[in-house]
Amino acid sequence: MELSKNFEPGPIEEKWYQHWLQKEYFKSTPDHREAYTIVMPPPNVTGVLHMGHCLNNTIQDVLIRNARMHGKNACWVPGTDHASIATEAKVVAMLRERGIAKSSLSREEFLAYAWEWKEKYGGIILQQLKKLGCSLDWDRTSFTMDKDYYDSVIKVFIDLHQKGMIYRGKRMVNWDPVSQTALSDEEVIFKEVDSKLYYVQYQLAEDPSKHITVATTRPETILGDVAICVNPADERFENWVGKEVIVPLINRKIKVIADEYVEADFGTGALKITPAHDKNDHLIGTKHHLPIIDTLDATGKFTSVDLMPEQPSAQVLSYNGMDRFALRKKIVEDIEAIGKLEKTESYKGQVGTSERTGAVIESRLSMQWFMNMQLFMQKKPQTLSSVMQDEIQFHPAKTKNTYSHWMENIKDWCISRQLWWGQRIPAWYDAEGKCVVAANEASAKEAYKKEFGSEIQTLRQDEDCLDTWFSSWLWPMEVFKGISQPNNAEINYYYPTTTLVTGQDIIFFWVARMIMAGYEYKNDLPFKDVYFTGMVRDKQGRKMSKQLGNSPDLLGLIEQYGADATRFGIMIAAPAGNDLLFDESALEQGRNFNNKMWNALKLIKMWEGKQAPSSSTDNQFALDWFEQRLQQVKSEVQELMQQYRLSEALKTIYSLIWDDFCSWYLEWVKPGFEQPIDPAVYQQTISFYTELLQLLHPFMPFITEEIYHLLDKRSEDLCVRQAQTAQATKPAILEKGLLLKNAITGIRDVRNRQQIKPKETISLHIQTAQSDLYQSIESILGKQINSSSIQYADHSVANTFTTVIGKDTFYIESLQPINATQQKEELVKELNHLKGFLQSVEKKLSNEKFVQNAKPEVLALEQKKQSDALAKIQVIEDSLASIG
RNA sequence: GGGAGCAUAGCUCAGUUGGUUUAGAGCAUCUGCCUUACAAGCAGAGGGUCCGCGGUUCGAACCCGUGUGCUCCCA
Repeated sequence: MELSKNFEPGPIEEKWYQHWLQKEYFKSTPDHREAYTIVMPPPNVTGVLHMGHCLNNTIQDVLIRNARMHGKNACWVPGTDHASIATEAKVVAMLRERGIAKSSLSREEFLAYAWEWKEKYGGIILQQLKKLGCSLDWDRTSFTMDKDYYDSVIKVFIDLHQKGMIYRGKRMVNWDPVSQTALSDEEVIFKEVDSKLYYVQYQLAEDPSKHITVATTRPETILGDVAICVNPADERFENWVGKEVIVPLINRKIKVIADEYVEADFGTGALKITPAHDKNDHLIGTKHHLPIIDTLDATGKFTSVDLMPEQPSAQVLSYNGMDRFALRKKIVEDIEAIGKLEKTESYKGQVGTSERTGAVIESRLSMQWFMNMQLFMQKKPQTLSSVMQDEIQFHPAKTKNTYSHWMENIKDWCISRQLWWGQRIPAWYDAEGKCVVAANEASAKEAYKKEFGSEIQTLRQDEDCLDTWFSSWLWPMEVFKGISQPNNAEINYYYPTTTLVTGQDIIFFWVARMIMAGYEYKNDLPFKDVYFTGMVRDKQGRKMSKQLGNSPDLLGLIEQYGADATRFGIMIAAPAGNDLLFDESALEQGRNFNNKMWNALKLIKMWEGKQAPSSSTDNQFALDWFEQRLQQVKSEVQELMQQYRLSEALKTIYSLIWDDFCSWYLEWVKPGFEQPIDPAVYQQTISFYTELLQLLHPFMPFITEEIYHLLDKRSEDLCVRQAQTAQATKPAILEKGLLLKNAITGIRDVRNRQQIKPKETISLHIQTAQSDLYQSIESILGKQINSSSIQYADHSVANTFTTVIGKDTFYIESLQPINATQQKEELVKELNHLKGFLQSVEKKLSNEKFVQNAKPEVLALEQKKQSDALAKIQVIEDSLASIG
């Protein structure tokens, strides 16, 4: 069989993925084994794969494949999220392009378009995950708007409403005037913007010659002013509190009030209070029983509806329908025209924007549905305590702080959204606005009768739908039908799931709420471990974004480097919870690693037809040593996997394959040119390589499966091959391996420094007290340093290069002329280093307090350091003396 | 304004309750090699005031305080 020069990933990936699917390796059904369950954080149904998904899903696949190879019943559930805001925004944009306005459509018509869109683009992302090699149980693919899922969300809403944890109320919400919906605090992004601070004068009602100046960034809300507030301790305004001032343009008389909320240092120390348009103003307004005057409509345009009782002037009425930003300009002009604008300053302020539409958020009073979080937390304190007491383990642990801080300051969750794409709120109203909550119209009518005592003919259902997170918080349960069919066999087997892998940015949106739902509906935690990934950033540490164009095309990368190399590149640089700085050179490293393994395969295949038994035991040490290294690394890797230190586990395997296996082991057992290999060594090498492939498989599934099958005839696939537990190691062999490596490296260093040509052989003389140790590794040593002979000496050898390794001295005989001065310099340098080291050790040992206080093993170690250093100094001094 | 986190080689990061040879790895760099598996490679090397200052301790990259810089979350 002819193997290509380099590894070619493309066709192999397709071949193996289809094979695994056909063998149903990814399929899971409950059985006697322990379940290892991961539910995939469902991506937006119309989303495309980006670097964040790549990181996230590669990690999950590594965990799932590792579990599958360790006797677990591995179940990884795929799915998508209907993502109400994002998807509806996309559909609205699509319709707009076709010249259709959402407002011209009925709810049913709009939803028909939305489903059409979902069928067309939904699930592309799941297909892309196959390219990455993700071993998902595709038969379990779920969608948060599947029939059962939808009904479960409604069921939960009704249930929580009955339990008194969901209520309806007028609240200050973050209003997005573009998508005309309320947003949760978490969906609002604060941005620093350059704005202006306008200094506006309010005349004193009783004496128009006096005025108070207010600094505001939002003059367009001035017509909604109901008070001026100052700090009670502010002496400047002592005489003003309780008096009336006049709001410019509208000439409304309002009171000056005092509240500690106002900071005397900011602006002029006087704050205008507009309860309809600012959260804090609303708080103060409520506290001081002030009226609320709303001057902006749902689209952010001026409306005089609330002003009508005051009979506004023609000027004020002319503002009607003006957009908030145009209005700001106009009002500033008009205030200036009446001489009430004192000055304007530029100001850097924070402004909230919508995560989805980018629009500047308005604080707005509106009727919304809320979940009472304080009440919930009183009922299910486990939501917090399970995390703090590590029943649910967060990785990295520092994320616990973030979690507890949020949970302890939890605010009510606004769960209604002014959207159509999503679960429609099961609330029904009569003409007067009286409300009942029920699953459908018929039961709503029944409920109405029960509650209000009269029959009703027509009820109108709430137009709004539920926050997306109000459906995804049920994800770990409802993918197993845990809500729609409680206590079915699957939910009881797979739940609690084992591990959740997700981004830190949705710890509150999603992780916290799944924990809540878990305790409420299953009385159990939803997962045992949470692995938080960081954000994927570019090389310069910038967030990846469409605007910056720094987000690489993932499928292009897979095409270019292969899925395995892509997985390698992202995993090698991804410590838990830290941001990942994506650098394409890591993928190159992954591709090079593929080639390295491919070439190791080629070497071993060359031996296939060239074998002859040998009586020589020259290779015995290489076999013994690599066996030990393998066992050692195997247990290290399992340890690291258990601690979720995946990138370190990969690094460890990488170095075992590249350095220990390829650079040391294969070179040690490689026969000379045209020489046959011993069949036992050949077989052992295949067995070693097989184990290495098995270790690496979770990280790089395609190439490992391919090489595994090329290496030998196999009756099973690597994908489901069960791992053997690591055996205890023999330290003596590992130590001897270290000695051998050090000797080889040390002598090669001398060859390099002395410019001894690679092809030129040398003669080696070893002066050592442990010559029997060297004899068993002599043939490997000789081969690796290209020596023609190795002898043992009990004294220095003239006309040689001298180097000291460990406690042994090596004399290297070659054709190169000897430079005694240079040799001396090098030895002296080494000697000085050792003497410095010895000094620091002796300083410790001569310290009485150290000797008294240090643990015995620490003391013994220091004493060993001392004697070792002394012995080595002696050896170097002898060598120096012999050079003369 | 409130809270959290981070700072170790040119870059990305390890460093497990303070003691493991006067700090480790990968990448990058430099030197020498087209050695019959691999130049996408091999062999070897150099490179650090562990952010500054102060403290605790026999002993600090690690603990405490403080300053500086960066990041994130919440107002």
